[in-house]
Amino acid sequence: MQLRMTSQRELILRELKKSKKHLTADELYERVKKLMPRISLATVYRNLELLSDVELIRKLEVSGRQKRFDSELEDHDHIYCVQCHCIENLNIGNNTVSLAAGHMKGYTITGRRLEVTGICPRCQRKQIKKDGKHSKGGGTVGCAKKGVLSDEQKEVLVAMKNCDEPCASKDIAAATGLETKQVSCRITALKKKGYVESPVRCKYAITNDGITALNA
Amino acid sequence: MQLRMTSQRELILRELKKSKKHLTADELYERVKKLMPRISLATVYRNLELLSDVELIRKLEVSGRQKRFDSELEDHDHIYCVQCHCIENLNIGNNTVSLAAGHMKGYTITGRRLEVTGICPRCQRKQIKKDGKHSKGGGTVGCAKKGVLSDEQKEVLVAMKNCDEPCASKDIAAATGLETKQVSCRITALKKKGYVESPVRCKYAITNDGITALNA
DNA sequence: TACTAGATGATAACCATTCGCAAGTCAAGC
DNA sequence: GCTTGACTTGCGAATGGTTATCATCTAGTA
Ligand SMILES: [Mn+2]
Ligand SMILES: [Mn+2]
Ligand SMILES: [Zn+2]
Ligand SMILES: [Zn+2]
Repeated sequence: MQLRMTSQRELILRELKKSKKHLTADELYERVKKLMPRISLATVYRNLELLSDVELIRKLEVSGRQKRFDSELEDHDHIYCVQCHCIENLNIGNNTVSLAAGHMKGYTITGRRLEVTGICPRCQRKQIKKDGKHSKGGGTVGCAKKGVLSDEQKEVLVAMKNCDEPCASKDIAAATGLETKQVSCRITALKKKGYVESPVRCKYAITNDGITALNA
Repeated sequence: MQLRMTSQRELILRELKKSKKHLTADELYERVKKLMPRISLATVYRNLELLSDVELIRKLEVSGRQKRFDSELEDHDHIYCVQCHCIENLNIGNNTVSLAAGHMKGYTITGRRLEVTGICPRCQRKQIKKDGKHSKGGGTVGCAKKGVLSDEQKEVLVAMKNCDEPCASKDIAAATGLETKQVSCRITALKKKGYVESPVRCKYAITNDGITALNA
């Protein structure tokens, strides 16, 4: 089977080259759609796969993350930020990873991929700024969590908002008529989302983010 | 928040250690279920994630595949077979990939992942055997494709089976009352699955695999 | 010019993984 | 000892990126 260079295929390839970034299929889809409004996402996926099969582009895949595509064919590696998940090229020189192409444990080597992970300069700055203000705020720095509120969670959050000061789950239970266990469980979920904080053990208060989320 | 060593958690850790393999969450679930039948898959996922957070195990993210987990904590890399997708440990010595832990393009390095891919000895042997018998049979060596047949595909396949010799899509169209276009499209799909072959251009025949699939 | 392999758009299916909830468990504090 | 609630679990539904299917188009080729 041979590939035809269709207009969509060509456009996809051209736009990926033009961007010079490591785009995901849907990011590229958004760009391409502006120039060819009727193109379908499936076509973008299909062609990115096909184009990387014939090595006109390269596919970057990490388990559990979206695939990205790279129009740069020259051999190079990548560095990923563990916080914002941005990707940059990395040229460490192929002498550093010298895998004497050929055999290894009886394997015929077909390729290698080096992936360095770290915290990018941007995220480092963010971290410092955050630490300066208040040393709260766990892991998620650049990675905007979803933060959708279920009706059950809203119920608890509203009750908490009506408290003037930090309250125990028992108080929330009384206010809502729910069982304490349920309340406690929901608070845990809300805390993970950053909508609730615990100024002292067993006392909870709604955060500013929590109020924003309620209004949204 | 601190981790409690629950019985499920302990079992998951123990079974992973015992297997000495690089298991996926569901593979491990199957093993654990034998000893604790009521455990849930979500618990396995949850705990594998948690355990790797606290570095009691390691998470292996392989390009485009299911996550795997490794109880071996010592620093080592892995080699993957591109055909059967098996994984083996690889000790290349940490001098080979020397990333002068510290800074790189302004990043604070937190880790690195080296993925060496190749064809494992087993698959090499299979390949040779296969090539010896008949040089047919495309890519898929160890990776059993799904091969589910839709009713539409079955219709075409049955018609093709009733032909004594290779037939054109036009013949199938006549036999089934379908349009030639539809037939040709379905044949393409069937060919990709290995259920149809084309001895000569524009002539098709059902394969043995195709017959097996029909009976199944 | 007729034929059909290959491509497309639309949409459904897939499937590994995660989330939400209610109920359970157990260490810490009264 | 008893209460409390943070941490867990099982179940089941949801998620979301990716692929598959199918009818229809399109463009090489004979
Ligand atoms: Mn790149
Ligand atoms: Mn290992
Ligand atoms: Zn970053
Ligand atoms: Zn193999």
